[in-house]
Amino acid sequence: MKGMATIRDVAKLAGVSVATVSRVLNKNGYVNKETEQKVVKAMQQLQYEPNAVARGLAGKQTGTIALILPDISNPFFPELARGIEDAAQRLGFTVILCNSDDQGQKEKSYIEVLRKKYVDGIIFASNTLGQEEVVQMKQSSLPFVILDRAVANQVCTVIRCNNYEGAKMAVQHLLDIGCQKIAHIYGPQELITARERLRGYEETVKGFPWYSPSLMVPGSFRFDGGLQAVEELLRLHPDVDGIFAGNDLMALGVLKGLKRKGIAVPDQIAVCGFDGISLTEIAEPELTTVAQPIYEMGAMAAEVLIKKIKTGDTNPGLFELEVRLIQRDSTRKRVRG
Amino acid sequence: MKGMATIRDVAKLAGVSVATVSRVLNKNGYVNKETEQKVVKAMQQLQYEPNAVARGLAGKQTGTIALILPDISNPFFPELARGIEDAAQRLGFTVILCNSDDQGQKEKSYIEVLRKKYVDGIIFASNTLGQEEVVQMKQSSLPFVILDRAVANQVCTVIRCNNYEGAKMAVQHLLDIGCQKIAHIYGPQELITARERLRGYEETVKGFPWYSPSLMVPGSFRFDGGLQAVEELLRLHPDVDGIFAGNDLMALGVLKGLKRKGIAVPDQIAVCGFDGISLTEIAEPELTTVAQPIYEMGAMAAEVLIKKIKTGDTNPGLFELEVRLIQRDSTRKRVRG
DNA sequence: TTGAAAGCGCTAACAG
DNA sequence: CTGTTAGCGCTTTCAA
Repeated sequence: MKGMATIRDVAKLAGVSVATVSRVLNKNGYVNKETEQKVVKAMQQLQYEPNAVARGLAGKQTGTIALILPDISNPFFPELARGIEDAAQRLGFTVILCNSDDQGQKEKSYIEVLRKKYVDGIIFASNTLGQEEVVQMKQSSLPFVILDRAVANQVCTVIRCNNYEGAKMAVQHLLDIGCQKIAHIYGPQELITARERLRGYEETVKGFPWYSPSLMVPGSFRFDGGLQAVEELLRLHPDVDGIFAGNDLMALGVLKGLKRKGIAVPDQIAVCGFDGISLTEIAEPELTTVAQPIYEMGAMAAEVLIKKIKTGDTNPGLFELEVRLIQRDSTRKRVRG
Repeated sequence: MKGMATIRDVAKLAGVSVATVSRVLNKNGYVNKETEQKVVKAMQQLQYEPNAVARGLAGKQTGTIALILPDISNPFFPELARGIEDAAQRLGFTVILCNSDDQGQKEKSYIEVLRKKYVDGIIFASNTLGQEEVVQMKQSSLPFVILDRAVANQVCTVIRCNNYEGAKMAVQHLLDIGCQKIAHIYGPQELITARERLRGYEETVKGFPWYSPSLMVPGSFRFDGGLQAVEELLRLHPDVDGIFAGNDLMALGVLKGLKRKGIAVPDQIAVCGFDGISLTEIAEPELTTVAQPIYEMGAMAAEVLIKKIKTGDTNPGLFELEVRLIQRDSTRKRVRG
């Protein structure tokens, strides 16, 4: 922060006014080619770097967006965050990281801080955003997009995957490999993703004679949730031979639980997850999953948000990405095609 | 950003000058109790919120720190980031996330951007910070701390764990459970952590008759690195019965590699990792590891940095945290005590 | 204790 | 095409 040259220094050295310097800086307004050359040269000589804070104050744009997510430690989010940060960086933006732990209170307090800091927009990958907050956000004219969560009314811009179709793919896959009784461990029903996946499961299996509502047991979208849920599930239905877990983390918990019980995967029970986090490749056996393009979702969220920021576009929109089934050992039975 | 009240509005409503409002805002300078009351009341009435950008421009402090790390997708970093963000948030700071991919170029360009944005300080968890950059950083008077990486000269403030002792613990543990020939897969030797762990291994085993330099094989600190290294290792030394991997990710790769070869862990080969990332509990078998207090390291880094920012302290310092061995199934042999 | 006023560094009318 | 000037909202001397 020593003698950082200012726009005024540049102006003086180039023999022009600060306005002109500002113009070449922002490439707006008319400016003579020669004058521009002089200014550019002066900038180089002084190693001038525009002060982003001053710009922010004057122009109300800081080149900063915020990412509010529940917890960066949850393995789903780092890849998402990476996609966001990469895209943001590419477009000249910087990303502020906020962990909300899904507490509305924390989220609100973040929003307040972020607003004071003139962040240009917010990406919500957090769950708690309630109806009221959404309304408030919309009013505040602070651009935002919602990742992988939907709000009641379609008034927002949402980026997500087709969870319903993905769930159907998962269940169909289990049927295809010959499962005769498939259970589902579902996530928190406040989350649209969890609801959609549950719906996909139910729609696919409800015609079967073995179908029973008790085949759907609740989990928490966490490792422990899967571990516990599988216990309960096997108590109720010792004869299940296929489990579709609502997300990968729970599926990993399921694998662990089955391992402890000495149940072979996939031969006795096949397991399929959802999300496509990288842990699925590290797990043993490697986990079949319905993969979301997590990184791409993040990148798209950032791109969409930044476009909104730049254009002032305020319309809602839905960006839905495709999922794809990745078969691995957890559904690769030794006996059959 | 509608009619956000400004300090002037408050001043007017309270019937005082902006200077006075500023004083009560910052709790500095003298201000009459009664006057203060009036001001506070006016603030409340107007729901006044100070503008952080304006403050930044005027005071050169933005309440923002940056975290530069190689890649948030690497499972070691999310927990670290969480520790940092939590501490920062507690202390009223906001965190900018930067992925450098260990490319010096990216790192430099981030530093430049961050400086323009008046970030108050930087946490480096990245590897590439070269001697020159460090010198430059020191000159620029921008406070910074280095996490888990050390630079040649002890001129910086560094937060890290005792990697050397940790490595000795790991190897000693393998000896204790009866291993007769222990190998080490080491990480990139540019990293002090990797070097220290290698040193800890070597010092502990070099007195044994079975010791051989070829028992130390290089890995990359990534999953694949472990997977490949174990291949080579077993080619050279089919009779190893204990492997100390330089970090958990490589240890997981080792587990995978051994699984593919049909080698039983821990009965034929025991495996120990280093770091204590949460994946070690998800792995199968669960991985014994020398756990660093990752979250705490992050929190401490943020705290130390923010203290530097607030006090202007510019002295170097070394903060070393303790590691601890967590024994799990990957070193729990069935036959022996 | 308080206020006036000069910035912080840049943007954006508005004149020329 | 270019310069002047008034802010953006807050901090901080310097006087009073």
